[in-house]
Amino acid sequence: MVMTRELFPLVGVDIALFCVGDESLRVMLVRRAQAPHAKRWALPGGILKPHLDSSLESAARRVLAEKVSIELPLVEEVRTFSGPDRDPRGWSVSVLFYALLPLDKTSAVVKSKIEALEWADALSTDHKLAFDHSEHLSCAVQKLRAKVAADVLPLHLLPEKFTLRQLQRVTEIILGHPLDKSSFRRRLKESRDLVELDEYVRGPQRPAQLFRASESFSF
Amino acid sequence: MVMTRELFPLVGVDIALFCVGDESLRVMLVRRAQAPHAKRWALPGGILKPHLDSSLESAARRVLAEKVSIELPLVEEVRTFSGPDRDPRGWSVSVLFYALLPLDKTSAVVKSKIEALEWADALSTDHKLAFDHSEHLSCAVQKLRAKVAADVLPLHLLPEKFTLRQLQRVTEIILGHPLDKSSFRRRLKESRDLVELDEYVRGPQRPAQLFRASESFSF
DNA sequence: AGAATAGTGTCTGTCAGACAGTATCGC
DNA sequence: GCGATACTGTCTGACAGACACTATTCT
Repeated sequence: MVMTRELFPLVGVDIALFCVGDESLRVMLVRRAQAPHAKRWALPGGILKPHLDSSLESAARRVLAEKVSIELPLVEEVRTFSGPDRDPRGWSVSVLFYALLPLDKTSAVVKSKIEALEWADALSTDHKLAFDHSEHLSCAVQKLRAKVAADVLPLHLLPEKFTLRQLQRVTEIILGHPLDKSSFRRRLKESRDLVELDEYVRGPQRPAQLFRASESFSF
Repeated sequence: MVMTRELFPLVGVDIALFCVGDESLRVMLVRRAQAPHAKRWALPGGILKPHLDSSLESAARRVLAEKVSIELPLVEEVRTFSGPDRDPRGWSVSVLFYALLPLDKTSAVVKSKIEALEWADALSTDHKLAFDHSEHLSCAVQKLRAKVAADVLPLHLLPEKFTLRQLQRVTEIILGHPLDKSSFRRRLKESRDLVELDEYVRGPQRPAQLFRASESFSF
């Protein structure tokens, strides 16, 4: 069925799925199989299906379920993009979400045979993505950074148990600049978002104490 | 034309238009003339018209133009609300915006004969608005407060020239708590969002210096 | 002992709230 | 002068960065 967009806009969702790997912030890109913009890299996304979705966020989760086999802890709206020209099919609305994939769940990524997939450096600025997805990406990064800087911690990007050093590294990678160890620990100990565990990781040096997010924590 | 919402959701915008008056933060409410929810109070809103609107924000500005005869300096997205049940007409998406009406422009409000209009106290919690607009309103207030607290100033709610005392009152009204005069002035003088003028308002006491927003200011 | 990383203590500058004090108007 | 409001100066406590220091493991 073909329908002009004169009465109803196309409504879809796009997702910036972040993870941290290889000492950098990474975002999932997919190579589009179909027109429009076939063969170009884009953020994963899809059209809203009213008979399947109970909200835009659940549409985003449905789209993500095709890429990642676990339920993601955090899927949050960034903003909308809209207009008659951003999609060649006509007047369209895209609601952008971001989501976080914990470090130890990267094996949950579904390898598709029909679609190429890549974890691109989210902070490098020279992607030329399909549609207006380059702008989508920079908005999502900005929102993520604002959240992290506003003293909320990117715990969803870590495994359930982690050391303060790991948390600090992830925070530094997202913000793009180094943090002082002492002040970082001070803030964290006071924040009550963390619970100390009586467990330690052993390594070739002094063991590090493990922590987990407190029950009340919500990013 | 009647169409089920099985393929295309209804897409609309709603706006929380704020102003400050009578020592409180006020929001514009309209009494709905038509079903659904006829005769109930709601935020002003309307359906997206792809042939008229070049984006969701311009749809919001079009809706506002029916209520206020001036172009508003700030119209900004808050978030979306969506789902099959929030509007009895079927699956729908509402994109919420907020906008600010300067104090000295309240005369620009268009008095409609077919529609009742009210400036309600935005912080009182006992509105029972149509649809999910009560939740819309609290989200919009929260976003406005976050902006104002994050040291950005609600200059758009003031006339072009104003005294620091006026700015402080408006900020206090929005945040809901008093601020220290000295620290407030200190912040402001350093912020470079303000320009001092060589003008003073005379009254029954010491004259107060006038300020205006600097060119580079953007809320 | 030495290397390596975990974790602590302390100094210091910045900044915001509190609040008292000074300035300038009308009457 | 007095009341009222505009505006300033100073004290103080909270906090964050800098950085040196101690602690605990493995080899």
